[in-house]
Amino acid sequence: MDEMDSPRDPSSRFTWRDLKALRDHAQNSPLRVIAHIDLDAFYAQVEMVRLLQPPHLPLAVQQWQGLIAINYPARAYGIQRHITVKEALEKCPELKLVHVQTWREGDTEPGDWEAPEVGTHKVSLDRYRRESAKILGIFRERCDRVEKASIDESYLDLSTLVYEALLEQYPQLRHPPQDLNTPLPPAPPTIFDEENHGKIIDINNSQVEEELPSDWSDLSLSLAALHITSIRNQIRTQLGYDTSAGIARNKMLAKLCSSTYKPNMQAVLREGVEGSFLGGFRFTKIKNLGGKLGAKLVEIYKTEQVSDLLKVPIDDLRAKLGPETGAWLWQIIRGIDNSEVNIRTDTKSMLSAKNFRPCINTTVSAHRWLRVLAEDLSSRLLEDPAHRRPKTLTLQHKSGGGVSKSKSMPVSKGGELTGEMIWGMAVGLLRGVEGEGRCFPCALLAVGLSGFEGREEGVQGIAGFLVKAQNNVPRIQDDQEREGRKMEEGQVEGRSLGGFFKRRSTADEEPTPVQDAAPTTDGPELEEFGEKCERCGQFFVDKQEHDDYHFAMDMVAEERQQARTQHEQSVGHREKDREPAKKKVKVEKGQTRLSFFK
DNA sequence: AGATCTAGC
DNA sequence: GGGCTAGATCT
Repeated sequence: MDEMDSPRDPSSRFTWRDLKALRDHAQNSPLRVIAHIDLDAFYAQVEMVRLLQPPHLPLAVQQWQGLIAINYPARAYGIQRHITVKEALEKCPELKLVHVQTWREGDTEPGDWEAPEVGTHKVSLDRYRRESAKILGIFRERCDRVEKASIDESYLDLSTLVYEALLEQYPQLRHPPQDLNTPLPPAPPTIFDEENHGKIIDINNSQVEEELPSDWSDLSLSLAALHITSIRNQIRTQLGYDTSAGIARNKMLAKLCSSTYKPNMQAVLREGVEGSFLGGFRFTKIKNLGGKLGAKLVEIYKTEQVSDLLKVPIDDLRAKLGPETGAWLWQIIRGIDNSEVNIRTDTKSMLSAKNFRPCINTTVSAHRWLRVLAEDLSSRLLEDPAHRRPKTLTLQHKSGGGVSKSKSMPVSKGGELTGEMIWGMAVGLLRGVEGEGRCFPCALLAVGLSGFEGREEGVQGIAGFLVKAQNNVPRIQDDQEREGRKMEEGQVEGRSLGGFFKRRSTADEEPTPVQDAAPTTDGPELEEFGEKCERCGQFFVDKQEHDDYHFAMDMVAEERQQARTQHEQSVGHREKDREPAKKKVKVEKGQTRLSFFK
């Protein structure tokens, strides 16, 4: 067994406090349950369903002469991402090829052109965005904490749902003791079976179909797995799409799990085997380590294996990568990832882009293409379910030599943002580019809209803003990284980095800023007729609601303090920045929460 | 806030 | 590689 993984003591691993943390989907809850769901070869599946292609037939989605999605039957012929259409047909003559939709100048909607020309058409991914939105709709229906990670991937935080299911099935959990540090009662046995739960990743990565020495972590994972099975079945029957999913204690592990048994399968990572599971991976498979940061690590430590990095002391990592990145890495390779599921299913920006091969050379031609991009954006804007309006419009330009420039401007308030208006702004920004240097030959033009707000904005409210400080971790440091950041020296691992692997949380643990924000007066609990708050002396009935009240008050206080500091520093800062505090708190309070003590 | 960069699908 | 999306960082 890997040294990271400690044996279980089934009798007392989790406390009532851990159960409460589960209810609150607290980031450091040892029972937290996160799922990552991924659509298998998404674009290919969309075309298979649309064209009623039998699932066993090889199909690929084509964009110009390249392939952007290949279904699993086609992969069996050795067809991969990077190869050309010609090469693919050599490997599999019966391969069904579907070109993505394209726009032509003057079109009011993208069309299905079998052989569009790169010189006159522009790709449209609308069809996949629309299907993606339907899938997100189902996720939202079945879970209130969904993060859209990309067009074909989402994270679901199932913690609160699992908590509710646990209470439903095990009524003894409804009666917490005075002291929340008391261990939970022994957990009934969990039986995993592949049919209902998917593959179980256990010690040695073996699949288990027998009774396990189980505890509440198994039970919570098992309930989550059942729910994910059901959600995936709904996607299958209502929309026709296969998915893969991973269920684990955090986002990083869930994502690694979801890809281990693709396609059309889900995997559950049992608690306590994270170390041996992760040790077998190349760290370049871990999110944020697939790019330059990962390459830098390979260069420094001459290895790609997670298991090798586990031997490196934290101080060494921090010295070589910077204090924050080093500490983050130390945790992440040990399976510790407290990053939260950001509740977001709407996009925050949209971009319409066109690469020119060969380059375009005239202003007239650039203007005509900008018109196409503008119409694309305005039609996508119309489909926005919340009819949101962007704050900023950006023009991106790349010269034939490969030099990129971007210009942006605020979008004025008002009525509908038409294609013509977008076009007008883009043309104006292009003039700006022309003013600063030659703009032709031009290799790329793109128009982007960003700064969308509404719906989800504020649902997360203050909580999200608080979390930020501790979550922006990985970053590649420049050689000339300044000295000025010594504040966080020695601070990060000061609080228990090992908390995740502790068998239970202890009272003396330094709380993270997040937990800090929600005051937990865990004193004497319960009883039907209210009780006195130690903090303010008021009587309350609903403890959560009262906690929220304090939370809100604390936030307002903090907000005021911040505003004061800001005011001292810079003179002309806007008064209204303080205003949203109240609003956000209101929304936060308005969220439905299950009472723990009822 | 605008510009640029990193990372991912 | 092309067409995206999100987020961080520097100014």
